[in-house]
Amino acid sequence: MKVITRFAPSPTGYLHIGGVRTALFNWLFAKANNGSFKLRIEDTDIKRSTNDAKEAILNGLKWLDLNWDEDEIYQSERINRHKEIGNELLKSGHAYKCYCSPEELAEMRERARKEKRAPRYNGMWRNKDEKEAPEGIEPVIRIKCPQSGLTNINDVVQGDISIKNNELDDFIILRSDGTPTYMLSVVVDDYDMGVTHVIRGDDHFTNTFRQKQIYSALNWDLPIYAHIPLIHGMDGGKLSKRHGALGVESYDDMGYLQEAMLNYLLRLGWSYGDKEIISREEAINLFNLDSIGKSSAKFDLERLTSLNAHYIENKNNEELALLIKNFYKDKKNIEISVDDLLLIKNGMNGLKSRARTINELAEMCSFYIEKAPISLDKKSKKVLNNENISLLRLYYEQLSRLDIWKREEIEEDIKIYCKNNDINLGKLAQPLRAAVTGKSVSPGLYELIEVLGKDETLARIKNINN
RNA sequence: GUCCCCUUCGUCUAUCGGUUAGGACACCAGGUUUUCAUCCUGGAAAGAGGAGUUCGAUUCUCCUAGGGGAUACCA
Repeated sequence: MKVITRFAPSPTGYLHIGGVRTALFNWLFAKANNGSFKLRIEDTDIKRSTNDAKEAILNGLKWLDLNWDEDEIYQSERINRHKEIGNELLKSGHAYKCYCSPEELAEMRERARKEKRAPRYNGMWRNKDEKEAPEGIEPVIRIKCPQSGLTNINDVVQGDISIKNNELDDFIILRSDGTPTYMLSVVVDDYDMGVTHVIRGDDHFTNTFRQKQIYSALNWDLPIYAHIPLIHGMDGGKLSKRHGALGVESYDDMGYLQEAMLNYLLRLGWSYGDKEIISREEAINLFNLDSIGKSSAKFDLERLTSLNAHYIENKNNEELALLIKNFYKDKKNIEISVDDLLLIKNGMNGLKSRARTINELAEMCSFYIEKAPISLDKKSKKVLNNENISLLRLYYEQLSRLDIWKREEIEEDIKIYCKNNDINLGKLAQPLRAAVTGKSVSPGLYELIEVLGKDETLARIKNINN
């Protein structure tokens, strides 16, 4: 049997990391089993669904390369099919018309609460004759649920769980305006799409007992369920704006790599022994439903950031340079020249071990883009006092005579100068760094001077002298 | 209220009855280094509480507490 999984978000808000992880698990499980991964947009709540949210979902998945097979399915386009099945259930006697008003229903719930029972619909129209129907009320269609016994779900993650059927009520499958409810739509869509494994957040777990009633009434086979625990904010509560509740695209915006995001999300709730760094390809080989934990996790930005630093350091210089180019173009409206990009690429080894995000990396290499005279930050200005400027002026003479512009020679040259003049290396290196980069922290000095080239380096030092 | 689920270092997690309870992030202390970072070494840090079952419980059972989810003519 071919494995078919799906991700079924509703476009009512941004795509947060909890949703992304659900998508990732579905995608991985499909890939791991040579199956297919489908996307279904559950846009039947017309009031709350927006096109922006839909775009955000699509873009988020694309950013992470969580590609879905075939075109995405829009649930709203399948309403007639849902209605058809709903009416079929009515005809076969598995469902019935209910003429209760919202007020009656509210009253019913209130009473149940007072009597410490589950607030459920009492099934009053289950056996009533339709002739008793009140005038002018369009009925809803409710499904008949078993009133005694147990309903059992064998969930791959949650285990074998049963609830008493008297906890269930005859829930609505078609509204009074004839439109289907979520409960009906998911079941019909999952069935029609041939979904074999439903992997979703465990906020859907209790719904599953209801959905099973529809499967039974239709005599359809149940898919395999895996309800994965939810992700919470660092405070243990709901994901808040501060951590994680942001749309996934904002992590792209903050300079996080998709590799890091995927690796981070994968390890939230799933593990493979002590393995922490897991690539997409490895994940496809290793992923399984059995190793998903049952307890919820908290979103930890520090951890994501550390993973990000790791993936930046291991990414090749060409690709990083391109990301930097895009960063300047998109965020600063600066077009980096081919020559400057080459400097950045050549200086990348010194840059990338220092950055935790692409944004940091981009900021860090700004001195490669500048031309003398360059701007100086506060700390470098402080370093460049009169005494240090005279020191640089003196050293300038020696450096300008250096012919072989390689880091080893540059290092040698600087060290010899310090030795001959009986000063500490740092005494010369710090002012030099300030003059050449305009910063007090930078990649290795010899490396960056080499990359910058003789002319530009000397020009920057000379400029400080002026 | 009712039903369901969860609970190992601050965080993510390993452990399939017997371990000095392991790893990673973060943190602290050293080392390498021209700065910063990387890197290396070391350190502190956990089984929610209480009963059982067992020769032996983090692991199995129950209770309590705490947390989460579900209880819509939302999805």
